[in-house]
Amino acid sequence: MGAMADVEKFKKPYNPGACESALYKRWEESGYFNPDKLPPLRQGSEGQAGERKEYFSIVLPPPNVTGILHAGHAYEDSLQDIVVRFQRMRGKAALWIPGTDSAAISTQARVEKNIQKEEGKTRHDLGREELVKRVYAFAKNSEETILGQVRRMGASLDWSRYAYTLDLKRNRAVMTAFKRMYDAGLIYRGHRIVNWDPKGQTTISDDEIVYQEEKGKFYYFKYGPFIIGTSRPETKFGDKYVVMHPDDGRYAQYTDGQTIELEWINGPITATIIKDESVDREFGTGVMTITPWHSQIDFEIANRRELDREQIIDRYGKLLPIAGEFVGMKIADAREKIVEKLASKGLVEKIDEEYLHNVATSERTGAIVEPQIMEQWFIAVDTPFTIPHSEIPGIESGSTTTLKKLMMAAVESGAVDMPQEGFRKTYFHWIENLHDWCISRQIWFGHRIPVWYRSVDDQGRPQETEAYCDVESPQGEHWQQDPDVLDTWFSSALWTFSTLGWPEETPDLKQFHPTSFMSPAYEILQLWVSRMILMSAFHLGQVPFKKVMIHGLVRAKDGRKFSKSLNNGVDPLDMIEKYGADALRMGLVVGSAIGSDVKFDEQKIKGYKLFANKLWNIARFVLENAGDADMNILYTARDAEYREQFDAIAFDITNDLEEYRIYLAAEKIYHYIWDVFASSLLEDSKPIVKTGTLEEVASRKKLLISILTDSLKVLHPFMPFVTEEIWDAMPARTDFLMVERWPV
RNA sequence: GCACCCUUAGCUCAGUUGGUAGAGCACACCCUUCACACGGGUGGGGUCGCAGGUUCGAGUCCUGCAGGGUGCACCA
Repeated sequence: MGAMADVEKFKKPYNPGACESALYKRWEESGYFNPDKLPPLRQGSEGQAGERKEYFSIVLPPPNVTGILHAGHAYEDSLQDIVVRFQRMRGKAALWIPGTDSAAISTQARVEKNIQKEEGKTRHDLGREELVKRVYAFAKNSEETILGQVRRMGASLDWSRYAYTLDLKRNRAVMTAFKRMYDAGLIYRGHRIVNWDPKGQTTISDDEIVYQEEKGKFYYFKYGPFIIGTSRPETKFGDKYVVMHPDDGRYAQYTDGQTIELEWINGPITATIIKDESVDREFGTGVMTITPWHSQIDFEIANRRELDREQIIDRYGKLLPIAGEFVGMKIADAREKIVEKLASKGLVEKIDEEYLHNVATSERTGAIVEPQIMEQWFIAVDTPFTIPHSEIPGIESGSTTTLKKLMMAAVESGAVDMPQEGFRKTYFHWIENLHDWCISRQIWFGHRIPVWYRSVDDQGRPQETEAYCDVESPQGEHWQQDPDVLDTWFSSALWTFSTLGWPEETPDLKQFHPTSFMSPAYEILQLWVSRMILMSAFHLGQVPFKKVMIHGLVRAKDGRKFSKSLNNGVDPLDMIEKYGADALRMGLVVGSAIGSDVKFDEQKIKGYKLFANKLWNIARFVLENAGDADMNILYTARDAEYREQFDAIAFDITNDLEEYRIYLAAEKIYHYIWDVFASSLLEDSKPIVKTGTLEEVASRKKLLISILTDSLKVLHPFMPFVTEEIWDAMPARTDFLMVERWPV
């Protein structure tokens, strides 16, 4: 009767705080988070004993090294851990790779701010090397925080494979990726219009822009015989082209290329008339002047028509000498003064004070983005190239294709299964509108661009500027490396395979890539998901993951976003303290269809703490009354029915999990345990174990143990801690519940 | 402007391929001796946003409308 002693702990209510950390430690020490160290399969109710032949892998979307766990992570980690634990119990060699991201721009900005505050120095005072050292140290220092918090969620991550986006192996992968794309002609350097963040002093990608609706002024100026509309008078100095639609009847008297003399801000100028179909006849007066240096659309017209372009605003948001008397002024100061001057010359027609426009601001720094023509590095998404190897249906090895086509084919063919129709459409829509991706950033913290230049030869004799791209710096003298670093999403895009050892041909890469599953937030569908598809398609001819389930945001109960300014944040760790990680996981997952937003509801989490305690007491009853069950007897007809009922539900749950209907599966096992196991089976068992016949009692004892055993297994992926803690007391226990076989 | 999503009980949400509605919380009342008061039981409550259509049958498919949200583009 060994069971008697074990029952002691069940006499007190379940206390997650007392169990969870110790359990996690034991799991970690067992090595079972590492698929290489998983025990061989024992005979289950289904499947053969032996080696684990099927592989299953997920990479953790790497949280920011300097960040803390927020509700979104808690939700995302829960989903992934449920899937990984389920697949591990199904007998697969299951791998979940942990990692962190450097989040270069925001991390560097934070460290710079600290240095400014504490030492009154700028990054230029410190120098590149010193600053990078400081940022790196800061990142490393705060790494433990986020990793400890991920552990508290119960995440069964293989820590032996931990990766950091800036570690040596990942650097090697990034350099190699750059080199190969450069050699294929898909990475190029060019003068193009980019989004310049004057505050962060760096370019940012289109996806890092946040548009904010603002009420501002819209000005109408007399420009020779025309009235032109603008919201940005400060860019008008260089405007010597006036553009209208070729079919606009109002301006039929003017011809393309015709020049006119007119009085402008700083005196008389000669303007050239351009007819271009990109002009919207309905907007303003249907006439505009163009500023190619500071506007995407103007830049495109200028390119098409080979027009001159002049820079008006410098990198700090100040006016250049072309502005004459306004030189050196900031945009905000200059604007009104310029308008005043135009007014004094009688050139202001009218001003619309109620004009609504979307101001492009930098997501990270909040600065107003200033488009600029700059020499930057780009990835060409429409340039044809020959793909040496492809496993993507519809793309033959050795065929000519483009990165855009690869991204389309990966999802269209179903190689990346993106079952959510709406998100798939968003994805295609985004790719159709995709421009070349600007990958260079003018900050110091990050992967440096592996290109070197020199304009003299080894002997110091002048020569035409020579560029050299490779993983290692070139031999010879006088080389200088490009000062820019790569967009953080460049390295993130390699994540599924850089974490598996690429560019080396590692066994990990062979076994675990493509990864099996990815569950990102819809916020990063374009930023990350599509770029992972791009990179792994190009470099491996594979998709990065076979299945992607995009999840929603975790919001406050009133539906608003969690934000610092609203001060409505919820700390998941507080919830773990109060109710346990199991309860938090269930509270986030149950009843939240993947893809729609999740409302953070403390009452719901509390409810699952009560459920953990319910299960705890079920275990107590079963162990007290059936701990000595003989498992080699036959069920009575009535008990066989109970067993079949469980099997049917477990089968259903298994299907749900296979199809990633995690929220349904979680709810089903919850209801089974509470409404059937506890309310019906247990109540029904009370009289039987007391007054039943010998046969009835024996059968019922076996049933209770059997149902408890399998309920624990099925619930384990969702609530790993309480199930494992109860498992410790099970009479037949030989190993962790975590590596038991799934009962279907 | 283009696209996508949402609208189901007081609240937060499920409802997998069409077969006449579910959960949690909240609410009302009752119950503490033997798994659990971190409990048990009973109960009230929805013309599934509106209007059409397809179908033997629609919360579920189609069209239109209204409200809410999100993404993308434009903003000269």
